[in-house]
Order: sequence, then C-alpha cells, then structure tokens
Amino acid sequence: MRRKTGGMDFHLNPEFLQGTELFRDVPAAALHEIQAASSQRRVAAGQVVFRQGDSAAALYVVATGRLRATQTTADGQQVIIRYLGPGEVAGYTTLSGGGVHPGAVIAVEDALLISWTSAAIKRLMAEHSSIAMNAVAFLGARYHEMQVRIRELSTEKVERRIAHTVLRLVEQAGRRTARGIEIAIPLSRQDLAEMSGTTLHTVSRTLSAWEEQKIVSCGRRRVVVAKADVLTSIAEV
Amino acid sequence: MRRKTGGMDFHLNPEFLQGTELFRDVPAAALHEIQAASSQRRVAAGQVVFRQGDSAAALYVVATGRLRATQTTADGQQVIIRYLGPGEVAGYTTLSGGGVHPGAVIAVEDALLISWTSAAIKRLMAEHSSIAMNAVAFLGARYHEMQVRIRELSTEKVERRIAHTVLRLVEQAGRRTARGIEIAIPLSRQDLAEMSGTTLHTVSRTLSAWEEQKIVSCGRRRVVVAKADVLTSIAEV
DNA sequence: CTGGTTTATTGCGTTTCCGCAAAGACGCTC
DNA sequence: GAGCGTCTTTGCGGAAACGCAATAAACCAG
Repeated sequence: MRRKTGGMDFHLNPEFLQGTELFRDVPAAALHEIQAASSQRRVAAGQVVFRQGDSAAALYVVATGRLRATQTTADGQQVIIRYLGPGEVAGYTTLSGGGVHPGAVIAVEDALLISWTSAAIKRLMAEHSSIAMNAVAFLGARYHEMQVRIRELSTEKVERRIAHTVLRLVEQAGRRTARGIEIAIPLSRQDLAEMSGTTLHTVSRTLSAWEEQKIVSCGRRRVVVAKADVLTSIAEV
Repeated sequence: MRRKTGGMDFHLNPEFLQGTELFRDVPAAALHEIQAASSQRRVAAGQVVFRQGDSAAALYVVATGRLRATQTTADGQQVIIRYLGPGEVAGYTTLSGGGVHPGAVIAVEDALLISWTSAAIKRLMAEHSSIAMNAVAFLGARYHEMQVRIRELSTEKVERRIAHTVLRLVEQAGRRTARGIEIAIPLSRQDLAEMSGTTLHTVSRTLSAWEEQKIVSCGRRRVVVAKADVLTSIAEV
C-alpha cells in the first residue's frame, strides 16, 4: 500500500518537489529532509484516498494522475469541490488542526501520491517558513476560488454556471486536439451537474443545445470545446 | 486616518493579540515586535475598509466592531461572503501574493482595526512560525466553510438555505434575550438574501411564514430566533 | 457478436422561485 | 408630528429548472 521513498517505482527528484504548490521555492537544503520524510502511495482509478470524516493523518501531493475532492451531505447528495492534478495538495486539514477530513478524495485516474504524516509536515512547516508561506498562498487561492463559485451559484442561471464550469475545466485540464480543446478528464453529465449545482438532465439538455450550435462536441464522459470564445460570451454576458 | 500604536484611544495589550485567530499561542517574546509593527485604523459604520480590486497593502485584525466581506460581479450583483468580528482577520490576500483584494470589506458597525503592512506581516510570519501556522489554520477553516456553503447552495432548497444562514448568524452573533436569541447585526432582508443565494422577496416570505409559526420574530433589520430547535430541524431534515 | 451495464437523451408535467408592482410599515430629521 | 426615505410585505403571473419515465446509445466482458 505505502512504501518508503527509494522504492523502485518512482524517483522523487528535487525538481519535482520544487514544482509543487507546497514546496515551491524551498531552499535546496531542505529538499533532502522533505524527501526523507515522505512516503509514496499508488491508487488505482476509482479508489478512495480518504473518506469524509476520516481523521486527517496524512498530507498528499499528487505526483501523477488526477484526484477528485467531494463533499457529501448526510442524505448522500454530493458536490464536486475540485479536481487535483500533479503538484497539488490533497488533505489540507492535515496541515492545521488534529481534525478530520471535511470531504472525500478519490482517484479518477491511476495516480501516484507522495505523502507525509501530520507530525512530519507540521515540523517541516515550522522549520522552513517558506513551506508555511506556500501553504498560506495556496489555501488563500482555494478560498478565493470558492468565493467566486459561491457568487456564481448565488447569482447566475444554470447555463452560465455550466459554461463557467466547463471553461474552468478547460483551463485546468484542456488538451488541444483537431476538433478543439478536449477536457482530459472523464466527465459524466452527473459530474458536470455536481460541479455546477444542477441536475444531470439540465446538463444534458444544455450540452445538446450547445452541440446543435457547434460550440462543443461531446461523447460519453467526454467534452470537447470547439468555440471557447462563444462559451466565454455565454459565461460573461 | 491611521495612527501608530501608542495613541491614546486604544491600548493594544498582549492579551488581546493572544486571543485573535492570527496571533493565538504566539510566544510572549514576539508580541512586542508584533505590536510595534502595528497601526490602528478607525472606521465608521458603512465606511469601506478596502474595495474589490484594491491592491492588498495591509492586513487587518478586528479589535472592536463588525465588518462584512462581499464579492461583486461585473454587473453589480453582490454576495456576502462573511461577517468578521473581534479577533478575526480581514484582507487575507495580504498574507501571500502581492495581489489585489478579491472582495470588498466594509464596516457594519463603528470598528477599530489593527493593521500591518504586507511586508511587516510577511516578515513576522517568516520569523515566527506559529503565526504562519495560525494563518494556515484559519484559512483552512474558511475554505471549509465555503465548501459547506457550496454544498448547501447546490443541493438545498431556499427555505433550508435561509435556515442554515440564520443558524450560522446565531452561532456567530447570537445574543440571548427575553424573546429568544437575537442576531446582534443589523440585517436587512436583502442582506439575508445575499447570504442565502436568493432574493429579498423570498426571504421576506419565508420569514413571514416562520413568524406565523412563532419560530422567529423580526423587525426592521432585526431577527430574533425564538425556537432554534425548530429552525434546526428545518435546516437538517 | 451478444447480452448486460452504464451513461445519455428527451418529452412532459410540475414545482419552485423569481421578479414586477403596489401598498404598507418603520424610523429619522427637522 | 409631518414628511421623507428606506425597508418590508404580499399578490400575481410566468420563467426556469427539476424530476419522472421511457428510450436510446455507448461500452465492456466473455
């Protein structure tokens, strides 16, 4: 399940760490220490990294693959908070209190994660202030993201919300292809609904209408944006 | 407008700092340095602390009074992100990048703020890791708050959302009175709407219905919760 | 290629909530 | 206490989006 750094499968080189949101610009001297305290964990697509309510024992940084962070209500309704790609942090609660994870994280592709125990990452932050500063920076950025989403959910109609969601995904996981920009995450209509605050039916109807106008072309769990500018004008006007 | 610590109006004592979310548990030795770097600023009710888009030059900690943080769209639609009371931080962006404030903050009551320049607070964080740890903790907590609100906005119907909003305000600014728990912030129907993702009309109708059932009693910009348990069951069921 | 599973589409009725409009209540100033 | 501005209530019509249900399409395994 987990193995110590130095395993045959992945060499955790300093360049990788320096490219992550948490260890960016950390003094070279600290990198070895960070690396020594790390473990690795592989998760297959669909597998759970941690559940909502689990005690926050480890912090993860995505090395390869992609994760999804969700929030679930008592009665099972779910929303997607965010997707996490290489270099991003999962399990931020581990950085602060000795609390529990407020949401779940699962892998949507096979992924390799680098992890630290709560005690280890706290010690590293206390010793190397630049790590703590990075944590402040990325938490601030995520807080801001959520503020924007709240504003959208509160003030915009569904079509615009879906447009914003798709554009955000393009930004985050867009891959240029012949037909346009493809979102490189398998995305069901349900998934889009859970990101836009609507139902899969409404998402389906909206995408169908867009497909009619050649703005997007989509398949099963796949969306390709052909006319990003038109989508932007739907989102902004 | 601003004046250095040591002015006659407010003595910034160490006990106050130790009770704030940012300077909790900071070593006593650091308090003097924190204090020396601080300024004070008084704002009258209704006055702007900073605007959305202003460059993030200062960080504020509320000493007395209450502030409101908002997000506004290009076309002037507004949502209320949060109210800020004594001990809480306004202007978190100042902690990280050299960016701009992503939202506005105004005073809803006369308030006294303690402030630090961006450079000063960054230096303090770098030197005293416990400040940085506190920043990580409170940003994590706010990020979590926003996640919960997004889940509510995405999955719940208006009445439940309004109930949640009112209960949160009770938690944050409730004051026990003869008639029940009064929310000690002047709150218009419009304000409640901007916190719940709905319109003032719907808020008005909902409060009227609740008043009918003696769950709340309200006046102009005032809400008193008589039966918090019933409100909780509306929010949770 | 065939049967089963998952995912997507679409029609239709229904609910929820918005948004206009007009009237009413409250509180402040002079 | 008269007048004015702000805030609140409420009726009514209508738009937006939900949610059921049934069908269709895509994918997978054997």
